[in-house]
Amino acid sequence: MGTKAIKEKKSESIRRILGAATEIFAEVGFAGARVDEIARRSGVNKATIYYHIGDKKALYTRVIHDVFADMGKRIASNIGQSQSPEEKLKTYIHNIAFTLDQHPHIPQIMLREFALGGHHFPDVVTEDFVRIFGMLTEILEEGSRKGVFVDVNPFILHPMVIGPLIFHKNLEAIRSKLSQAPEMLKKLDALISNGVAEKIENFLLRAVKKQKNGD
Amino acid sequence: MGTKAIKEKKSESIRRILGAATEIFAEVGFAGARVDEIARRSGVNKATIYYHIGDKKALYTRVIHDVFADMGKRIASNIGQSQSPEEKLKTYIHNIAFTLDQHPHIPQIMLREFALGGHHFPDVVTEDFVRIFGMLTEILEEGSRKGVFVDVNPFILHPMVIGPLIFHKNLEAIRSKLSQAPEMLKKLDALISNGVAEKIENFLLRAVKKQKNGD
Amino acid sequence: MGTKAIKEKKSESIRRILGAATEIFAEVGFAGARVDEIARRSGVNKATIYYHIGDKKALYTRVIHDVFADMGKRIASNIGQSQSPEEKLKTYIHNIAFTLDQHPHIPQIMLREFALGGHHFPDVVTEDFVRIFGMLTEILEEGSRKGVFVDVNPFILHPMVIGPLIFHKNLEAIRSKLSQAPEMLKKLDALISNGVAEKIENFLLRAVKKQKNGD
Amino acid sequence: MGTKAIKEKKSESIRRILGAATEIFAEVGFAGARVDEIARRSGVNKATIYYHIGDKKALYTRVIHDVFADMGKRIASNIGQSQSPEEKLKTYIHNIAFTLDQHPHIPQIMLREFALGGHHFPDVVTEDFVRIFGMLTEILEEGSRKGVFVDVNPFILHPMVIGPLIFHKNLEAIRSKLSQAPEMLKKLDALISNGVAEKIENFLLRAVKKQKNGD
DNA sequence: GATGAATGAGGGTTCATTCAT
DNA sequence: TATGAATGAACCCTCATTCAT
Repeated sequence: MGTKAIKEKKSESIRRILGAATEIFAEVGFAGARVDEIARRSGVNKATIYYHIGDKKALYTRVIHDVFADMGKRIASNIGQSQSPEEKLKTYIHNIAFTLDQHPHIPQIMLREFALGGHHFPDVVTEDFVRIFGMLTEILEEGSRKGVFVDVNPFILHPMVIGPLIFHKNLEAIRSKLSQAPEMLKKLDALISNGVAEKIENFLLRAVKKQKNGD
Repeated sequence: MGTKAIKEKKSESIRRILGAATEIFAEVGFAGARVDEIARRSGVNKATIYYHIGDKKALYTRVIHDVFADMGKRIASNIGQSQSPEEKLKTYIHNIAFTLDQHPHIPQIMLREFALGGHHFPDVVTEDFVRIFGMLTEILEEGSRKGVFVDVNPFILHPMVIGPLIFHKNLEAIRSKLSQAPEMLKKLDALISNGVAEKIENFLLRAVKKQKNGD
Repeated sequence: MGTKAIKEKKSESIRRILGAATEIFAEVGFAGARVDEIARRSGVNKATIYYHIGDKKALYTRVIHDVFADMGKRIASNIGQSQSPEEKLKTYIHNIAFTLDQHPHIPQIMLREFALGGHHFPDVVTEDFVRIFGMLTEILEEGSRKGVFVDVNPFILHPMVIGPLIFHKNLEAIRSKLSQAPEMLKKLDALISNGVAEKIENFLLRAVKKQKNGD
Repeated sequence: MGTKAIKEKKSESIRRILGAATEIFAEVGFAGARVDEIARRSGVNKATIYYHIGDKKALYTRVIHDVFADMGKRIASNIGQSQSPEEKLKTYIHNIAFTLDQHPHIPQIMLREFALGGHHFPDVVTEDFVRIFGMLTEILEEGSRKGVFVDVNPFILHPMVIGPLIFHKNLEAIRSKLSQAPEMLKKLDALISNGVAEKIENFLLRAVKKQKNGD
């Protein structure tokens, strides 16, 4: 029991470290993040981070992998329950949207990582990414084979899914700079209030689905 | 003419500084960039950067604003020569693609900036952005009014334009990590070789255009 | 005791930093002081200074306040044991002389601070100064009330106390430049060998004390 | 004529440089002064300072020597017109007070130089100082020989003259920090409004003059 | 498991000075 | 006479990391 209590306590530290790290990496990126600040916001001593997790790079890996691995598993399991390619594509988009919603700081990290061309990405995270991305590839191929989708390159479609999702997460920050453009503000607010995922789904399916009259 | 030669020579340093800075900010981001490295790659003394331009932040602003202002002007002028909303949307996409092509390091910087929610963005750059974005908004509204476009929120469409463009620019870096997924490599290479802009245009127009039978 | 030993050891670094800093600020002033040099002379790493104390300004404040606060307390306590205003004035002068003697680098710092009009002086040090100065004011007023002192403005008397004390501390440096003036050298050496504090006391008391025949 | 005009113009630059330099050295000392700032306040290009005067050290020397040489000449000439030692001492004090009044930034520079033990003092300025100081020495000796002064060491008396004068010049800066000590403020203002030089003279003469009844 | 102290290696910025014009 | 441009050398400060306890 004593052991358990200690373990609980340990996990508590780790949880707090990871929480603070996720926030900060999202806010300022890997290079901009300060281990001191992560320690401060965690409420733990800086050395404790090194004790439990390792150096800054390891901490970063841990933060991202935790989310990506989870997202990959969820998509895989949910897609299995869908039937048509159309359903599966919707599931794909929905699950990514859901994960980004659950982990509100991850979109920024992902975005930044793409911007860096995977500089900091450790192999384990690249594997996560390839796994997820591979599922989209399969969905599109199946749709194409079955004659319900036009041919679409997944490297074009994927950023069209995550682009608006991530963009949407960052709109709040941009909003404050739009005061002189009320017309745009209105559109922005219309988007924020309603579900973005559905909008993206509908929009992309219009482009992906083969239209009746040949096309 | 002598005066002009002098002037040219005078701004040579500035040009080299901005060139090196653009590259490096793209490669490693604002926080990751080292002023020392920018000086080294410019071939000028570090203090010369401060003499001509100012501190790191000012240098960053300058680099981005130079490109954005140019992109904004080009789009505005070219759109004026287009007739139908459909043409205008194509022009919009094409001009962004062209600018990103001319300044191969900017996509990463833009991407990162969205990731930061405009943290480093000075007002002058936000204004550039709002101007460009405003043009898309008008195109979509005009198309909607004329009954040729379905209603689309520009905050969804815009990232669908730049997302794949930027993603595409960064694929080279990801490519090296895809050795275990030959299927995906093939798709990727298919995309790299052909024009992406056209693919994006065609794809998005399928979704935007009102289909004959009502829709 | 173990704890105490640890504590002692802990503050060893701080003590060395403050010692070196006091010396160097005295030698070359705030602007002339180099944090690197303070670290070198302390035998600690430069970063240790920032860890324990803070930036250069904070270090300066700490150095001065430590001495001034101590001087203020000593004067207050010793004056309490004196009876006549004359005794108290002597005590005042003596205690300042003693403190400057104990902290041989402070006179220069004080002098420089007056020269800067308190530019670098943080409020906490100004308060120390006002406290000390206030004691002189009271002494003079009491003497005046009791009819043993003529009216003297403390803002004139105070610099007459510290002026020669500080000047005296700096004579060593001037000495080397007086080789062409042997007459002056003799006077100077006469002063250095004997107690200055007494000389100042006697001299100033001659001026302050009311002379028998009215005056 | 052309030459003259040019010369006038040159002198103008030099005058402005020296003026700005004097102010700035007084405000922040030698180490704290910035050549850039001196150029800015002079309204001349930085390189012009080097062209006309030389490096920072030379500029400092020039600023101080200009004043000290002048002060030395004035005292020497005026003392020659005084008769008694008492008169001469008054003249000495008055002339120093006058010079400090004419050059309101010099007191701070002098003060700082004493604090540095003459670190930056070039020989030419030390000679100025020795000359001035020598005159005081002679006055005191003459007074002693003639039986009108008690024996006083000039190294004690001199700082008692300049101490209050310089202190007085800096009171304005201290004043703002005395708001909680109204009693002291009153004394301070009493001093500022009236002539300090006379107060110092009267006070010091009380101490220096031999009193009738032996003493 | 946890931490206060310490530090080597830079990081951004400033500054006195020089030089071509 | 005057100056814009350029720079080497520091300078203050920060940061990721380690270690004794």
